[in-house]
Amino acid sequence: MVAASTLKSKPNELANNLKEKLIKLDFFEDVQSAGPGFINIFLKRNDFVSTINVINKMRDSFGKSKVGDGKKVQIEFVSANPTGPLHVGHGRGAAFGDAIGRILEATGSLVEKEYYINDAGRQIDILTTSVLLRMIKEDINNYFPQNAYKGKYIEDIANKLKKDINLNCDYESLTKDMPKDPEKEIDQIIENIKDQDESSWNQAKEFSLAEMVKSIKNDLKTFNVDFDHWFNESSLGDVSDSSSEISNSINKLKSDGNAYEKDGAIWLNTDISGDDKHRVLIREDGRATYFASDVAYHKNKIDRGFDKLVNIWGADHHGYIKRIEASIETLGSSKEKLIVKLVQFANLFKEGKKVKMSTRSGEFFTLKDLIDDIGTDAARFYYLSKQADQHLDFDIDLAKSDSKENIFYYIQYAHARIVSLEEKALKKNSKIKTNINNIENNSYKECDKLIHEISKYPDVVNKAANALQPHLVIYYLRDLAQLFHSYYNDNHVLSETDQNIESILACLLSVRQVISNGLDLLGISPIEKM
RNA sequence: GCGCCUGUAGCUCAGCUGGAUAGAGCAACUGCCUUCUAAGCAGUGGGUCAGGAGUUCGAAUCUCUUCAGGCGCGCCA
Repeated sequence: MVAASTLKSKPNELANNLKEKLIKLDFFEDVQSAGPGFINIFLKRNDFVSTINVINKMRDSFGKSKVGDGKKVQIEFVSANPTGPLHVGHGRGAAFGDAIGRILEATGSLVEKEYYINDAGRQIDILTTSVLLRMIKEDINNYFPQNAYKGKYIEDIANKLKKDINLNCDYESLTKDMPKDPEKEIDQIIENIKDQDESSWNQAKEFSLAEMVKSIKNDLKTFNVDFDHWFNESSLGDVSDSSSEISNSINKLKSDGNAYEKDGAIWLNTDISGDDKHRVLIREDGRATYFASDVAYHKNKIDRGFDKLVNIWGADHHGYIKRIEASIETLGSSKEKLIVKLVQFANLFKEGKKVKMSTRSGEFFTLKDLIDDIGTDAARFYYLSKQADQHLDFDIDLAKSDSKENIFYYIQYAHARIVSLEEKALKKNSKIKTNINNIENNSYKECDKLIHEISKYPDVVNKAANALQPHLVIYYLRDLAQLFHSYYNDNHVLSETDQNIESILACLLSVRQVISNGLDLLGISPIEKM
């Protein structure tokens, strides 16, 4: 059909001509032209069925490939500020990044998963302040600075810290004569504590940060997400240190003429990426912006020699892409190396109602809450069930329900049924093996649809890798499970002859293998018994 | 105002590097458990693929445009 216009011929005439030639080849059973110019090729039954043997021999490696060509790919994801527990929004990024990592690895890339810890800057100061204030003030209902964190986790850290330090300040003196602006208020309190008891401040800061990172690591571990590398923003150093990485990046940009001084600040010229305006790297008051750290961080990543950098960001950061691309280009690399995947927010629904997220008050549904409620595997599954750059309505009740609507269990059920069938077959006759005995047998031909479907699997994995879309695997597994359940209902395997059972089992075990392999790409364990 | 994402069956969503009669689940209706797990299966009804224009042999898919919804546009992070 593609050739039709260049050959100035009608697609279906071309198809007919081609068909006559193809049919003469002896490795095809039959060739038919159809519709507006399609050519349907029928494989010889022997070759078609032999897919099963391939799968049962390859096992875990069926579907894996080397198309990634050993390219070094770094995936940076989650990277949530260590100022509070991971919430359900982070969960989506975590599930997505981890699945992308698994899929790229399966297709032959060398993957490194990294978490960027924002352990420098004002956010951590606010965390420290919140902990210290909480430590010296029991009752936070009457008055507590608006911008301080108030969650239970702050109280927990404060209680632990109490054993080690004795803050040499009192609450009233720290918070008297406060500016009305909540931003300025919290900054003032930070200054006050530093002035009054610097050593406690430093100790509290280190401790609070360590506690938060520990809790984040724990949550991610529970969520079956492993990072290869944790990168501290603080390791990039400070602009006050002229030999730090952050200073080096900025100096290079300046000496190349890509950064300049204006209104007392240092700006990056971002014209190259078509960004709206130039961006500030160093503020008027001499402090670096968050962006400056990010520029140095991306330079660091590039210097580490990755072929591809995949950044997984919340969709609200999309306006940030162009300025990072500009920094990569102006630092002498290619923005083509950077792939930013945006993850839209997930709305949680429970009992038909949207679960409210109130970060300010500290009352929110955390990732840990979700895992405790529905389990790691179901949570990962539903996070991945929709394209990442689209809004996700996450229905908690559905994820727990025992109906067909719950695709997670629908797929797992297929897997469990096959496991159980194999057990029963072996109980019936312990000598049962998996051999393809008679492929022309009618009861065996019922398996054809299944064989056809599992033979598509490697292609699905490649597509998911190219598009960075794990959800393709989910929809494929659902279709495969559906075909299996249908087969299972229509055919009573164990009443067949032993010889037929061996053949059928060979097919069904390869179906089981594909389900298991597919789930593995998503970081989900198959269920053996339900 | 500018940028990004989205609009497909009553509902939740697949399909989008153009290709055969647009698919699945739920909901509605009808059947299937003395036999391997009914968390299952089979069937019926349900569509101007938001509207319009264009490119093409061919458009849900590409381009333009209108409408509707979400998000982002700091010397915040």
